[in-house]
Amino acid sequence: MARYNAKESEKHWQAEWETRALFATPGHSDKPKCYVLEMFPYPSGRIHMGHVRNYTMGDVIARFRRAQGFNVLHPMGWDAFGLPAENAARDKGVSPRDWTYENIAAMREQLKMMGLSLDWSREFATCDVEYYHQQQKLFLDFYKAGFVYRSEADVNWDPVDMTVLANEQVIDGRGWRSGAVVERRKLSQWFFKITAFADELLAALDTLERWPEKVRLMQKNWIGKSEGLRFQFSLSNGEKLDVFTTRPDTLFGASFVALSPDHPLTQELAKKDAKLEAFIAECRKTGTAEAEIEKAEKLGYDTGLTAAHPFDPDWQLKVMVANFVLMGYGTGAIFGCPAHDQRDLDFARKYKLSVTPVVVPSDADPKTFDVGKEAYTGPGKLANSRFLDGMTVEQAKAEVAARLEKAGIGERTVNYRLRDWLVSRQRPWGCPIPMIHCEKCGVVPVPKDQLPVKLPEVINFNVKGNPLDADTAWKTATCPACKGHAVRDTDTLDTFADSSWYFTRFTAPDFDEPVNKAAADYWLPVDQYIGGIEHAILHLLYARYFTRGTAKLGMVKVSEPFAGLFTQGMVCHETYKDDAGNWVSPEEIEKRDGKAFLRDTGQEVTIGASEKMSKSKKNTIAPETIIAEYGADTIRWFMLSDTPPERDIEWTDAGAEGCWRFVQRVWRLCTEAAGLAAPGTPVSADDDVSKALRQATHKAIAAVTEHLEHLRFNSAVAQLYTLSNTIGASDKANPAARREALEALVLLSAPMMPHLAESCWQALGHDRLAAETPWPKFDPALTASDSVTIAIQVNGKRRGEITMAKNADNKDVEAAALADEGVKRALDGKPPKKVIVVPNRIVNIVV
RNA sequence: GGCCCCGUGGCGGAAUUGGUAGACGCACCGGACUUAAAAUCCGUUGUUCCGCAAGGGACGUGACCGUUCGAGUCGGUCCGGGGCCACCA
Repeated sequence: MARYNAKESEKHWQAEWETRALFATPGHSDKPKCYVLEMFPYPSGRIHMGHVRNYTMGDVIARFRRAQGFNVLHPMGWDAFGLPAENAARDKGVSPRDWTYENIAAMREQLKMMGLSLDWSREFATCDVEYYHQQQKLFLDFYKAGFVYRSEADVNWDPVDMTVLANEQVIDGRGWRSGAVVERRKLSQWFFKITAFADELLAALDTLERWPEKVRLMQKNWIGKSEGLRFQFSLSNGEKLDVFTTRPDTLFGASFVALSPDHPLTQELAKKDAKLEAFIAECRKTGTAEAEIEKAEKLGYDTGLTAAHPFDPDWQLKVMVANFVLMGYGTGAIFGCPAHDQRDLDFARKYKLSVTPVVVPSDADPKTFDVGKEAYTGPGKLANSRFLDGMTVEQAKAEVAARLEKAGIGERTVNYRLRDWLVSRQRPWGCPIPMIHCEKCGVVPVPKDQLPVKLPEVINFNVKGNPLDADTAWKTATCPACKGHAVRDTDTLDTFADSSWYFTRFTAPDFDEPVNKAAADYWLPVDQYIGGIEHAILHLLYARYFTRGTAKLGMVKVSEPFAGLFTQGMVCHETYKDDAGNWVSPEEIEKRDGKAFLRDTGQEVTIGASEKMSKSKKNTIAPETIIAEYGADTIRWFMLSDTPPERDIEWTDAGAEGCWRFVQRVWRLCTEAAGLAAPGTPVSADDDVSKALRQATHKAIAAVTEHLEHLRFNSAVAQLYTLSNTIGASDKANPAARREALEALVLLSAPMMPHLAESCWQALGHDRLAAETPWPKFDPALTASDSVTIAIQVNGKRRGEITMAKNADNKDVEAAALADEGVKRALDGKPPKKVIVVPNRIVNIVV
């Protein structure tokens, strides 16, 4: 029999599946539903190994569930708005639309070569007019419901490109494209009021049982709930000042009050105080980069004002402006308690402010306790605190809160680190925000019957700033309210908005409203979502928020979009560098004896660490090259083998060859097996070889099923290797047992190597496709053997083993154990003190 | 600085949840087939010691300590690697 021809076979079966529309999901079905989704790709133009890994895993689950009898939804689409298209447009003079759709066409072909069981009839791109049309409706619904608001905010402004930049696009304080120093600028921007859902989003994390603990924790930290007290100081100029603290118990340790440089009061004072204005400017120079903050010195400026201690009007605290107080958290003002906060301590030492410990550890003497250079943040008893003395931290917190609440100048509050989501982008390749600005009427939503607000056919990039803003014809609009002259909002929505509801849209992609409730309620939540850990916070949090928003509006039933989440690891490869220190790609090298040499010159190159595949390190492997060489099944099998799916996997040529060998091996087993029983022949096993083979078969079915249920692809793969080894060694088994084993091998590997499975299934004489064949069932009676091997330990060390009938009497087991030669030798005639028998497992003899 | 995760052969990694550590794959080595190679098949492979051999002993899951008849698994301390957040009051 000829070798397996992956190239021909794969093309053939892909066409066959398509002709039969096997993976188009019916709207209604009596079967239980299962929605399997992988994070949709950005259409960069070609798929990379990360996509291959991601979509292979999703496909295995989809095919596995389908075989198990689920009604499976497994769609694919394109996260198609965003900067790369604009950059390509600028650099190559093409339209971002053409560039994007050409990329989509190219990537669609590549994905199809992988043999994924996708329902392509539901495909859409977020840059499709129809998609962003629906998204604009959704935006207006959110606006109407009060989920969207417009506000002035500090943003990263690139003065050369004349645009706002995302935080990630600011590198060392400079715009990543222009290299210009980024300014902070106050601009009117649109926000989604995600903070209104902060508590829900936090609380519901506990219900997401099939999410990685790590992701839930990251979201929890990001939301950053802290409970504390907000209270008022009366200032010497007669004004009131709100501060937030999580440590009201340390109020008698206060030695100053500090304002953020951006605090309204600071701004007001600066108008009459040039030195303060200069100080504020100085503070702004410090970037937000981690390294800078690390080194940044605490800076302060004495405003000359004082604040009265809330429990003692005669106790006046200096009001300082301090660079370490952030306007974006709490109230932008704090009281400083140096003894119990490191930042306050650094500040107090520098400006010679008092340091009074008020919480003293239980093993220290309150009279002599000194914090030195490190603030004490641990537990203890209150001291130097008048009526709080002797209390625990918790008691004191409650007491202070109660007293200030009673006095009407304080209130227990909850503060979140989470900020509202700024969604305005001064970018032309995005979903236009459907709003109109009228001089008379202010901000007016575009009426729904005037939607969509379409992007212009031609976007001119030869302008400074946002091309939409420069496009007068596009920008000009009629005010829907007064019919007067008005202009459109020229900002587009953050592309994270596009990806925040696409999974809902997949449930009814052609519906003429954003959401078809019946379809959404049937399919949602997504049963298994798969993607990279890099989306642990942003995308997954936004999607959760959007779903809650749509649920509040009655558009969907569920409030959590993803019941199961899996975050897969990255794909890595060795790195190579030549003598000059330049990265060298794997294609340029040749390996001999564990060393690497340039293919052209024979010069040796240094082998570096295995790192995430990236263009910059030149350590990428193109999936299409591998598919062309070995076929899709081999690359799929590799992605699932050996390494657990959540960990980083290293691509190696040797590993790929190993996978290719296995493909051939399975093919050979199926095609070279002479004298198999006819399909459907009842299986019986009288001889030992056949019995053992049947047992191996049914054990494999049970194990592979179990492993796939839990996404342990690597363990499922190992089981299939074991089964194929057993089959290879069982040619003396009877024809029906061998058929049973081979059919199990084929069907169990079908989700992972679907094309090979079809070819083998056909070779085994079946007319129906493997993809249409139900998942094999195992007979529990056959997975168990009637005898067990029991290890014998003496004092915890293994000294022998015995084979016993299953569930043999403990006394018999003990007797057999004591009779074992190795055990006798180890006992050396000494009588056992105690014998522990764990049925069917182990015996431990203690002497 | 805070929070979290992970350390098992030459490598990727298994190990019913406290019960035979190293399944399975890669690599290596030996053998078969072949004129030869490729392909394929069979076998060996944690370290170390004793033995001509059959076989047997000791050590072994980052380190140390503890709990237990029994620890890769549970607890403590430390070492090493990684992640997320971070002047968040």
